[in-house]
Parts: sequence; C-alpha cells; structure tokens
Amino acid sequence: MRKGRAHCCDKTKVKRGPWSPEEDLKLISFIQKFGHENWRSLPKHSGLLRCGKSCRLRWINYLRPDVKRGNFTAEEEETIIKLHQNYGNKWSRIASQLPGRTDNEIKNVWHTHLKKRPAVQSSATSPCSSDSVSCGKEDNSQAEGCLNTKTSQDSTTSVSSGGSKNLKQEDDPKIGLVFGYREFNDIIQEVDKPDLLEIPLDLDPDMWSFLDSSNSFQQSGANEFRAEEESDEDEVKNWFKNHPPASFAE
DNA sequence: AATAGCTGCAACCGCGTAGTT
DNA sequence: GAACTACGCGGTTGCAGCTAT
Repeated sequence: MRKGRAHCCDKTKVKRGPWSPEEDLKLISFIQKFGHENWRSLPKHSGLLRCGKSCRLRWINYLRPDVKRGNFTAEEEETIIKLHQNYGNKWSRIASQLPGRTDNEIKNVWHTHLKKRPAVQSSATSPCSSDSVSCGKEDNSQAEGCLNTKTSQDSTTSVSSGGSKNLKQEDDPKIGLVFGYREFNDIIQEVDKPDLLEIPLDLDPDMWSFLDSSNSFQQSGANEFRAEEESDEDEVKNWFKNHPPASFAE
C-alpha cells in the first residue's frame, strides 16, 4: 500500500519502557499548556525523550482526565460482553460506549477475565463474535440498544475477579511516588481546563529533588517553547511548595 | 526461604486509513 | 491520482507481583 515507511521515531534516540512520574508530569504539564494537536512534535517540544506514539498512548490510556481507574463493575463487564457480541474485537468502538474506559483496558479485561467465562465462551462461537472482526455491518441500533451504559463512577465498587495483581492507580507504586491517588485523578481532570488547573499532588521527596535540582524542564529541545516551559515549571514548583505532602496524609 | 509458574497490565509494534501536498 | 505524513486501532509482548510447591 505504501512504499516503505519510516518508523515514527528513531528507536535509538527515544526512551522506551515504563513511564516515570517525571515524564508523566512533563506530559501532563505540556498538554495542559499547549494541548496535543500534533503528537509527533509533542515530544520534541515538551522535552520528552519519547516518540509521539508513546506519548499519545500514555495520555489516552493513563493520564487523560476522564480516564476512570479501578476495577470494572459488574455492569461494565456485562456491557463489554454484550458489545463484544455485536462488534467483535472493535475495542475502540466498545470503549466509546464505556465512558472513562480505554480500548486497551477493555481489551486487557476481555482477555484476562471475560473471555474465560463459560457463558462468554459459548457465545463466542456466534458469527459475530470474537476474532471474527469482519462482522461487516455492525448492527448499531441493536448494539446501542443494549448499552444503556450507566457506569458507576465509583471505581472502588469492583466485582471483577481481582486476580493477583490489582495494580490500579491506587496501588501503583510508580504513581504513588508522586501523587496522592485521589488527588492524581483530580489533577488529571483539570488538565483540560487550563484556567482551573490545580495540582493537588502529594509529592514524594524524590520528586522534590527532581524539581529542585534537575533542569529537566529546561532541557527541552525546543527553544521556542523554553521560556513558556520554564514559567510552567515555576508554576508547578510553586504549587508544590504551597501544598506540602503532609496535607494529603491519610 | 527459594523459586518456578501463572496472571494481569502497561507499553510496543505494525498495519490501515484519513488527510495533505 | 500518486506520494507522503500522521493518527488510531488491534494484536502482541515484556515484566512485575502473586501463588503454589
């Protein structure tokens, strides 16, 4: 279809693997300031050593304000099962019916929990089921009809099996390093509202030293953004200084 | 206590497609 | 219409944490 395509970024020059709290902060901070109209150039301007694709994924699956963390409710699981019967592996389509859930998360839940259920397994043999992606014309009316998806906002109301590792945000040590978890959600919800941005963060000592010592923000490769980023950094720093971690003690 | 096996999740990879030149 | 870019999607993988032995 296409004649050779350059990889989206030079693999040797970008960082890969899990995101650090500092990177998350940079990304949130940058998007809050400048938005994300161009993922490809975002890393360069934000000073992140990641490819745009990776930034996009991180934002969509984890940092976006409206991402609902926590285990899936029984209702949500039920909805996923129904939607999967209609749409097959169209995860983004399914995700669009589940506010706050990402396609990646739904896909994971499907593969780890839902598809193992006996009821699901039997229905999976239906013509429009899993892996028969070519459902062709999806019956939207039917699909939408079965989805009066009122998902609970209480992510702690979990019915899902839980498994051995429920490292949702509330348990994620990575995030816990920097943010109080509830506060983390709150921040993220403000990211799309620049004027309202408050960052109720519980700041880990490591993060303090990061902010105080490193020039990580200034190390941004984009000179044209540098001045603005510095003031952005100051904003964030000031906020942190005025909101000592103790204020979020449990 | 050590470790092998299993599970669940975050992140990566490659392809399809829409948009632009 | 061809060539190219960038984005979005779905499949897959790697790894950390948990459990069983």
